[in-house]
Amino acid sequence: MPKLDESLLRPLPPFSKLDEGAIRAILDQATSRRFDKGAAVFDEGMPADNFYLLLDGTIRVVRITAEGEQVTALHIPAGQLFGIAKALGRDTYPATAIAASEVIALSWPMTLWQSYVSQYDGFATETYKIIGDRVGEMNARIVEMSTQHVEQRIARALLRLINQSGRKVTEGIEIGFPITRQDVSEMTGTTLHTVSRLLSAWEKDGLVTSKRKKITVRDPHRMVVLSGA
Amino acid sequence: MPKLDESLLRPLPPFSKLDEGAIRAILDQATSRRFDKGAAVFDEGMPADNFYLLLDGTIRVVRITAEGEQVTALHIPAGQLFGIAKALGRDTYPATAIAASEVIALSWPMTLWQSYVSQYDGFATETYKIIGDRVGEMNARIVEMSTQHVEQRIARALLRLINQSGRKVTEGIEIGFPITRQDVSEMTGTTLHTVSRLLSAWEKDGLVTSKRKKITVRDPHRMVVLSGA
DNA sequence: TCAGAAGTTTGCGCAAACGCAACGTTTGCA
DNA sequence: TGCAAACGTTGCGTTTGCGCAAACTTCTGA
Repeated sequence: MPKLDESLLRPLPPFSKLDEGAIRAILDQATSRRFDKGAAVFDEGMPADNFYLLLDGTIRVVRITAEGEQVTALHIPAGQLFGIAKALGRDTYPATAIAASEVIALSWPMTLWQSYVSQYDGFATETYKIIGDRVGEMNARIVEMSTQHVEQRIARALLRLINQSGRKVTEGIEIGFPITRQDVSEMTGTTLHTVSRLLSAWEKDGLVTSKRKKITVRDPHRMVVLSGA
Repeated sequence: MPKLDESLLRPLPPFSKLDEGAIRAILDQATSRRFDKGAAVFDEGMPADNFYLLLDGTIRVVRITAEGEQVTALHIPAGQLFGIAKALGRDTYPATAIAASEVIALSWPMTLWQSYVSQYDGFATETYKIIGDRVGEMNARIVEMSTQHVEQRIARALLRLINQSGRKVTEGIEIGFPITRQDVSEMTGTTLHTVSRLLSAWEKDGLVTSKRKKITVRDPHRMVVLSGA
């Protein structure tokens, strides 16, 4: 296990209210792991025996339908806990977590969860805030899917991605990990064809630039307008 | 406040692990309230100063878009807690709760939440299981909306409703509270026209019977098939 | 009891988005 | 270096489900 600095965890929500000793103790029980792009950190339905903290990279949380189609439920940006099934009373992971880029994560055996929750005071509260945020996000997704057209949904998806893991570059803001049209279509409930067409149109319009597995939003403000406020 | 029997709460998840004294104590702090059909128990964005336990009736949890369209996020069946914003670190209600039928609910000031969680052991865990279930339901909704056609979505919505609050009658299973085509369309992200057409077709087919504000599924099994397993 | 509100049905035309198919381009690996 | 796999583009026909409109039925309350 590499040497880990507690200053790494200090600013992150679940630890923000803990003292140095507590963080040190938690950190000592963690294992650092690396996952290649495309690798599954855990699979839907498997026993939830670890929980994770994403140090670097992005995680794509997907569910697979009976027909084998993938649906992306959520993206997890660096700095967040994930795989915290126990917090919701689950014994198995409710979805599959895939590394959208190369990923570094800390992992703890799930058996420690209970003790962290009872031992460290802010831990539970801060965790449930994260879950609250995710519930809010999911709710927003449902509303979108119910009322918005494909164009607006894709615009929102891109905005959400640049909010979470956008990088400022000279031409605008680019999404911080490799992403295909297929990926975007799985986030928005469309087909890769529709996404491709739309991105082409937007590119002609100067709204975005896109290379293979890379999308850069040149005009975020116009994108917000397009997304329907 | 009417006289309440603790045998009322005993079998419900959040209380199932508590002893009689604890239940009695919690019950003594509750206020019983009645809401007319269509009344809002609380509104999105308002300070979350009470949480509720639904004793009788059904609650419809809705969000309203910027354009004024309603989207139904969830239905809450009798026996469940709702309005538990604090559990997710919120200070305001994230959605509006409307009585789908006449409703009886117990309410507690949100200030008691913290003390129940810390004082009674099973309370938190059981509550988070409920939230876990709801997250799972929302996830399923997102997957559906992404991959299924209107017909399958409506079939699923009806199945979900009869699972939660179905009543066996001679012709089949009927939904236990008044529900309009508009309501169904708001649950499935369609229009009342499409729902009406579909129900008419199904009725001709012998799959359902429907009167004004009432839907009865005659052949649940065929409905499951239609819903796409 | 009767007027109007609320809920439902149905027809028709149309647009959004899908499905299929074929072809172009980049990348990684043998 | 060259080939196969992965990724992306684009055209065309088709379908689903929406939008609008009009008429009908059931319920409610003055």
